[in-house]
Amino acid sequence: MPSTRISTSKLGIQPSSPEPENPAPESSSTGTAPNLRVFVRKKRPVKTLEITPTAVEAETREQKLCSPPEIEDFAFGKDSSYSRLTQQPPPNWEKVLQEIRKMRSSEGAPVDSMGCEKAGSSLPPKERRFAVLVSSLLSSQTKDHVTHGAIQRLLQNGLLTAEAIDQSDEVTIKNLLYPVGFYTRKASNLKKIAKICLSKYDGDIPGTLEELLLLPGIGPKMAHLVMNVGWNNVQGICVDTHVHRICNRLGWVSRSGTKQRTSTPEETRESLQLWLPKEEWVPINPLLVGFGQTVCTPLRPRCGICTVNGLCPSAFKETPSPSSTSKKSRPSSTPKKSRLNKCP
DNA sequence: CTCCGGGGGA
DNA sequence: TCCCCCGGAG
Repeated sequence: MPSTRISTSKLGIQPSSPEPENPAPESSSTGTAPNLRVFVRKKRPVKTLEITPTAVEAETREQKLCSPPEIEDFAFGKDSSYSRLTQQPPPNWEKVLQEIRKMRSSEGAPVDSMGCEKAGSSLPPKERRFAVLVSSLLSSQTKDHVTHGAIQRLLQNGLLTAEAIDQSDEVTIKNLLYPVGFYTRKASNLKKIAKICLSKYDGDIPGTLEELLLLPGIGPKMAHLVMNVGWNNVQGICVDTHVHRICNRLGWVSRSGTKQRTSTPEETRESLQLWLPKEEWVPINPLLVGFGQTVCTPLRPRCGICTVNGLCPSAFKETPSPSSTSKKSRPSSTPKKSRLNKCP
């Protein structure tokens, strides 16, 4: 399974253990359908909260923690929404997805495993979840191997638990995080997060999206990632800029009732969730991230080598040679507001 | 040099 | 909506 790797590889942790530990939040806000007018608009009741299938179910039993919650109650509410869609999927989406999978498997993309996924997977559930949270925090704007290195350093120093981080010096944390991107802010956020986890969650991490979002440095993208990987509870699609960009290029998402492209990742998430079958919610992220890094790049997408260029509404349309047109965007003499750096 | 990037604050 | 945080890549 080459392509089924959520960018959890970033986390250095596997979704592995089933852990029926999740409280099953009443997902009210998550995937609620916005107001779309063109298509059927059913009220979209409960979103199933289930533990990701696959191997998860396999060994899960011995967890005496709790009998598996009545998942069915959620999944089959009155509108067994699992495969019931609230909007018609775009034409050929399955073919497009399949082609992207092929492209992905042939060209190894960076998102693929770092072989570091065991880092946190061997930890006890609570520590593993905390590691997932910390990894998510660190991984943004940071290469996988760098994130992994930082996680390893924290681990080696016994600083991968809420208790330890809370007691540790922020400067120490900061130094261990370096050279992760935004390490100063992340160190600060980490301290705050540890304190919150300790005071409100007994050192564990929040169990719902809403509470996750209250943590400093955790926004929608990471919150969904943590729900998916940390709790094995798919509340929504983890949408980053790659997913956002590519879904718009493919014409897979739009502003409710219009043909306009979505303007934010959150808007993309809601639009995508209206039709994408739930079993694709998790794999879509690593798939498109990899595709976005190798083929459907932000600038000058390589439509020429893309096997779905016949099905993509945007194919060959965004190839404006940027630099050549000097007058177009902005005269280079007027750099917008270049960050005046620290060079006196 | 410019662009990229998640989250957060102005 | 922009800008900043901090690096890496082009």
